[in-house]
Amino acid sequence: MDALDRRIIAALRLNGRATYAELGRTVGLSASSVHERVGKLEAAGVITGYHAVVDPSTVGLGVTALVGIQPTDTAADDDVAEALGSLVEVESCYAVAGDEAFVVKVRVSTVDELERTLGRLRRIDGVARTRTTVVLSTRFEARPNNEGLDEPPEEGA
Amino acid sequence: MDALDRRIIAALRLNGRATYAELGRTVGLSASSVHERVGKLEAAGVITGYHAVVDPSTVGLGVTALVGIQPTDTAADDDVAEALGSLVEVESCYAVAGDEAFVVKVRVSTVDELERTLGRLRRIDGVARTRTTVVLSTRFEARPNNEGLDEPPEEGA
DNA sequence: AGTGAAATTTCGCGGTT
DNA sequence: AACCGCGAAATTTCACT
Repeated sequence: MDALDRRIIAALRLNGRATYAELGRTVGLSASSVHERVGKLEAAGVITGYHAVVDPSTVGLGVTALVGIQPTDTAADDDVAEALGSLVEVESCYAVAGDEAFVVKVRVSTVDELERTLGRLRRIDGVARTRTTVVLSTRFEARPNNEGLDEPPEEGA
Repeated sequence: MDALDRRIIAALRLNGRATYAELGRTVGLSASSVHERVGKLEAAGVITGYHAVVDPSTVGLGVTALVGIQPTDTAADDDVAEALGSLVEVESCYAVAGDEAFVVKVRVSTVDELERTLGRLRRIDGVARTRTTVVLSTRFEARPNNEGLDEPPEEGA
């Protein structure tokens, strides 16, 4: 992984549909070289996928909440995590330090639906209590933290 | 927005680099129709972008934390949010209900760097206190919640 | 890493229902 | 309105140097 790879990654984080030709122009490489590098980055597990991002409110998911999951004394973390994963409303799941086992991000259509989802969460075996933080607005999300890899390409060659 | 649009969106959430031809085969439409629909979805702000997802640990960002931001009495939320956004380590920022104004997700290389980042957060004007939850493992993240739009295409035509 | 070439895709446009 | 086919330009994706 060199500086060129990092520049390619940065560009693909900004625009996941950038063409190889376009990326090549950005970093100063031929399309086929970019193609090869990207293939290696994917194979190495550096790039794990490409996803369209959808405005949740436009698809009827206007309510977001962060929910801390307090486990019972006897809970098996992996089983709880799996059960959390089986709920489509649970978008992300982090195992955390502290007296909560997990923090999950939940996305639903209405507060009514949020209430129902919290019920489902509490009914999971191994879940003792939930602590819900309602999101009022998402200021920014999943922002690419491009560790200073945004210098323009060289020209002299 | 009809069922076809939702199917296209679902497919693009799974694979943001799917070609229009491929999407057309998936949903049973011509490439040009898909092209037109996707263009409209983008223009309507339903699809807000396409991003490559990178395994953070492979790019030296192995430490994740969720940080609650307690504001001072006189804090201006928008100013605080903007200041949070100026830190590259802050990947997401949610304004929340409760006695914390924001919850942010922070991604850094080491716990040392986390400590420095928390210092930067506390030094922001309008920030009274921070409450940090260290992420031990990410079980899943940014999972596409495809509201049951995954039926296969029809064949009889 | 680059070149070259064939297969594929993009994307605007006209025509159809 | 939405869909499709057409076709030129661009891109992808190889094998090869």
